[in-house]
Amino acid sequence: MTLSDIEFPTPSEDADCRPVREILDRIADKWSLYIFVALKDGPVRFNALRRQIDGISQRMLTITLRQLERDGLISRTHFPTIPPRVDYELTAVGRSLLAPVMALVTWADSNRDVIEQARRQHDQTR
Amino acid sequence: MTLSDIEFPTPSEDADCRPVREILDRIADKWSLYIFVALKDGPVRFNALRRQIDGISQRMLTITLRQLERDGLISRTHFPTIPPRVDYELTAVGRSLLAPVMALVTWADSNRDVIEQARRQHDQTR
DNA sequence: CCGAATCCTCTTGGATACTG
DNA sequence: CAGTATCCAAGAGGATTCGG
Repeated sequence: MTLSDIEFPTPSEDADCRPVREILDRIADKWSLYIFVALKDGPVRFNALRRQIDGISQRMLTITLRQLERDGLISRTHFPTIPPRVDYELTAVGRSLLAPVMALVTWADSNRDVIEQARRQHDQTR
Repeated sequence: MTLSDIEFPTPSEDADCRPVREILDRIADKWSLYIFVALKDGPVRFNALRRQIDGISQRMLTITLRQLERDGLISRTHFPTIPPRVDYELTAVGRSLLAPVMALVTWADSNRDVIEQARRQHDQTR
């Protein structure tokens, strides 16, 4: 499949399009991207994730991890030690998503100056 | 720059990281992605965009277009005809973002079956 | 046709306190 | 350490109405 095969919604393809939107909406929520990046080098424990992702609350970390687990993108390993330990890790499918995600992150990093300048220019023009 | 150069937040890099997050949050909002895809083949008029992006309200289309314009990712051309006509188009910077975005869309399209199966399996297990 | 403005709803998400 | 439960505020976003 090539990029040009992906056509958004001529009405007839609309039904096919919905699952894709569901997936994109999940990926594009507030925290999923950052969890992905945080897990890119291997398993990470719950509180380590929490420290690594600046500003995320315990609640949202839990919720987002559960959703990603449900989608089969990350796996959860519970060690019944005392104190308990839980590792989160990308699955094979999750790792296959890492390339596009990192491409986005790389783009954002490369273009932040351009964008900030565009904003300043826009704000002072009006 | 390679992918491995992008490290998320060792505390010392935290300040550098914030602009990147701002940009990602913009890209990853509910509608920006779809506007990008809709504009990938050239200029599109306001109401054509509205029809093309299923479910978007006039309000959110306007707001999202304004934000993307402020970031220098799309341009707006107003033809003072009657009735008026306004074309939206990706800028050069915007087009450079198209590749990573389409990679994501392609991934979502290729993996929707896998994800839906993972969801069903997860939901029936518990 | 292309919006701006208002109103109102519902989701998102933070703060806090409590369990195993 | 790794959660769960509850409460509450802020903002996203839809519906509708009006203007150029």
